[in-house]
Amino acid sequence: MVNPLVRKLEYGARLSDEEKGLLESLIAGAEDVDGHQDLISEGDAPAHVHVVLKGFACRYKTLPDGGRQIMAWLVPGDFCDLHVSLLGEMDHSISTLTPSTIAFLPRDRLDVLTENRPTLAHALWWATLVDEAVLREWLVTMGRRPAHRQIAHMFCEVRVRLGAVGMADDDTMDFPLSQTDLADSAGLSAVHVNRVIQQLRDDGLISWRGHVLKVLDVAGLEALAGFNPNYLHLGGAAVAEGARAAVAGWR
Amino acid sequence: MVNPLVRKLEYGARLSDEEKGLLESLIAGAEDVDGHQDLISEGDAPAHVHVVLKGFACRYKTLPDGGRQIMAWLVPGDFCDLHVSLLGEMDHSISTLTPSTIAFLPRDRLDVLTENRPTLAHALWWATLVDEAVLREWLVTMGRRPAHRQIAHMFCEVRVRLGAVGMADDDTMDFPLSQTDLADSAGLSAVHVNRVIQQLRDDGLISWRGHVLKVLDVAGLEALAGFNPNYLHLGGAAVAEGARAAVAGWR
DNA sequence: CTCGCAGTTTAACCTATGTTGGCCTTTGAA
DNA sequence: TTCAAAGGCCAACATAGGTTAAACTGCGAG
Repeated sequence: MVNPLVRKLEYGARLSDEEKGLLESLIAGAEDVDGHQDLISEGDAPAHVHVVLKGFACRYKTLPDGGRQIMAWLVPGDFCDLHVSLLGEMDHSISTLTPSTIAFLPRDRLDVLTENRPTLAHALWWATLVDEAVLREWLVTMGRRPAHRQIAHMFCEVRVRLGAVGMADDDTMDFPLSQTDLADSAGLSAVHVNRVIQQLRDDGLISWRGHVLKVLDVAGLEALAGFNPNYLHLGGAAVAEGARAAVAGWR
Repeated sequence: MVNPLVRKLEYGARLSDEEKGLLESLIAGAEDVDGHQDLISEGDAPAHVHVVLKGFACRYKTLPDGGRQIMAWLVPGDFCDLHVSLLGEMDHSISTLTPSTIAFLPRDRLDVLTENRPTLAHALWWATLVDEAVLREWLVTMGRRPAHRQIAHMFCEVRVRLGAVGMADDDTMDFPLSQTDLADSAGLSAVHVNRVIQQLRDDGLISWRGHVLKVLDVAGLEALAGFNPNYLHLGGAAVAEGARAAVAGWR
């Protein structure tokens, strides 16, 4: 299987075989990590760049009262801390949600790569900007969609994102979060998430047992969520090429 | 007065006098724009880069049911669409909230600048990453803070952000949003925002009449909000220098 | 000066979601 | 095979915040 990082970045730029090879070699030294392990903590200035290759990780913050808000899911192909580190000090933490395989890239090797490979540099910034777009959509979702539409929206999104890296065949995917994790992502209580999930099941929209999520009625779920995938910017490298032509000085 | 763009970017990189001059000349052709005017709409691929010099603008999305969610406030010194356009097509809209002065930068001039001026390029990416950090904090705030803490948090943030560009002397600032705008930003109803505001006034934390917001009790408001300004990354260019040294290949 | 509009304030009522606490099921370790 | 822990489920109850609608205020246009 082509590795998910390459698959994802191909949506952001037209990569040559050589560039794909460079990416492959970069993530060669991946490690398995248990679930619920912090990879980076708020206040750190991390030495490595992390890429998720298997499993789920997340960005989160903890509030004074102990509450946790998950701000992003990091799925295979996603960087955890690619450019954030430009800010000096992390303003949030990153941890695995499930047992995962994580690549630890030495930052200096990545730097050399981006200096010499503008297309790769472009792809990496594209990935960061997509992260931001997802964040914006989550904000909209939390602010203006009722709980059932919100959860439906998150399922729609994860289906597309996992599908984009070849991990959602037949609308079925490994979705290993607990309902509590989902609640911390949605800004809801675990009890209410449970109510909503059961409603979605009763309506024949999804099935979710163990770690397997299956979207039974894609159109129905997307209609409920008001889902428009444009913000994921998966139109493909052709679209990105157009943008690149329009923007000469992106590196 | 030094223009707000330069003031802001100096937090992101140590700019030479020449670089500051370049920025100044870049925004020379600013225009006045009425309130509630779209600068860019979802679906556009904008030709200019916009910078707010005076007034307030915002990023927002509109939902099928007509609801509006504001995802960011754009205050003097902020770019509206600096790097987003790398994604090809806007996934959200940008409009003024009040009569504003907006600089329209020709993208190619900006491109030339960033190609030849790594420090400037760094400062611009820094600004984009700070935008993302603010977005993350808004998400936390919406998900896990009750309404009064949330509104308090927004006031704390705007006080620091306006202060950073010299527009909040003595904890007093021009804050020209309506309560409805605030509600659309917070994901609350206008009625409830009104309730909360009055509570904050009664508690002696703020005064807000006309367009003038005054934070009467900074410590009290920040304690209520659980405000920690680290996510604004205004530690200054010294901090950014450190990050820059650690990250050779950021341009 | 006054008219009209946009924004604010109030009140009454409603509902989505939170909380608590208990029980049930699954899983994996011993 | 059993047990403990984690996660899922459920019901009763509490409340933060939404909705509607009406009055009030201040301000800008004419």
